[in-house]
Amino acid sequence: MDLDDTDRAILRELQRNARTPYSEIARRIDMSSATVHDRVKRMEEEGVIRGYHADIDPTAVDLSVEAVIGFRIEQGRSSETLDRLEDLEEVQEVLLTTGEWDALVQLVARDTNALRTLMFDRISSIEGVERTQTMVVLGHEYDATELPL
Amino acid sequence: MDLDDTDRAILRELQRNARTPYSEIARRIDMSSATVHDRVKRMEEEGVIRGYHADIDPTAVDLSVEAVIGFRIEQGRSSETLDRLEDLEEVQEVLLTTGEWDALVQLVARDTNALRTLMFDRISSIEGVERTQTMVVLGHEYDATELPL
DNA sequence: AGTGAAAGGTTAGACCA
DNA sequence: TGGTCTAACCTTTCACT
Repeated sequence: MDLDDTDRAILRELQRNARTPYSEIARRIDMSSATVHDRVKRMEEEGVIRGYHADIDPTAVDLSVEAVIGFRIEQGRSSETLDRLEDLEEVQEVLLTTGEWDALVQLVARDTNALRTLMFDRISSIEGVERTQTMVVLGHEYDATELPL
Repeated sequence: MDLDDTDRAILRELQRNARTPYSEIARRIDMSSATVHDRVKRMEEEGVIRGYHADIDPTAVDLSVEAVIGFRIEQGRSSETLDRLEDLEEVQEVLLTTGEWDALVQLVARDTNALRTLMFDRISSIEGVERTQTMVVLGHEYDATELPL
């Protein structure tokens, strides 16, 4: 599962544009496309490449509100409580963190009204939540689409 | 720029797997591949589809530490200050938020030592930062790869 | 807006060095 | 590992609906 420079070069191309043909990647890194193909398959099997996803503008699909919610969760119930959160389709990411919050949850919603319903009806009824703080996202100042390789 | 059900069906497929052949998508949604092609191109041009990215496991590329840092920034200097943050290649996302922090910054680092250097040498020297709080990410409890369409 | 067909390009698998 | 070959498949364009 150790990656060499060729592997990293392939990953760089697929991070930039996951639909780049292997033949094109092969040209750029000066290898045969069979080699690119083999290495991609290997990295997929090893779990280095977890998938390929289209990056969709949320506002284009009527998801214009975003928020990050900090959660303080009662001792010893974090797994049940977090499971409830993951069930919500609006939830995009649940991070376990050190510091002020036990978990940071990033989510999207149709509008502020939908966010309100989500917070007051569907999240507030989850057991084991001690305290939350909602930070509404005013904008994405920067979004990396690639890890530094 | 209004999307119909066919557009959304295509987006769903490309979110799940951005390398799915158009011909395969066409089969699934019962349209010709020429139609899928036309619609994908249209959505790319409209900015609905922002790109296609390989999802790489950070630990596989020696990025084993992750953190979210909350920033309180001095009045009227946010743009210069945020620009400095975006210059750091470890920074993955900069969100402007309401509430306790002006910005939440998500970043990756090789190890805790690299995180320390990043925080104490490269971030602490940025002007306009009033206060920060670092939340180290202990794990990803959940990562959505798709928006709810 | 959607289709079928055709040319050209790409992929995946077997096999070789 | 990396490369070559090849059949099957995919993409893209275009004339037509």
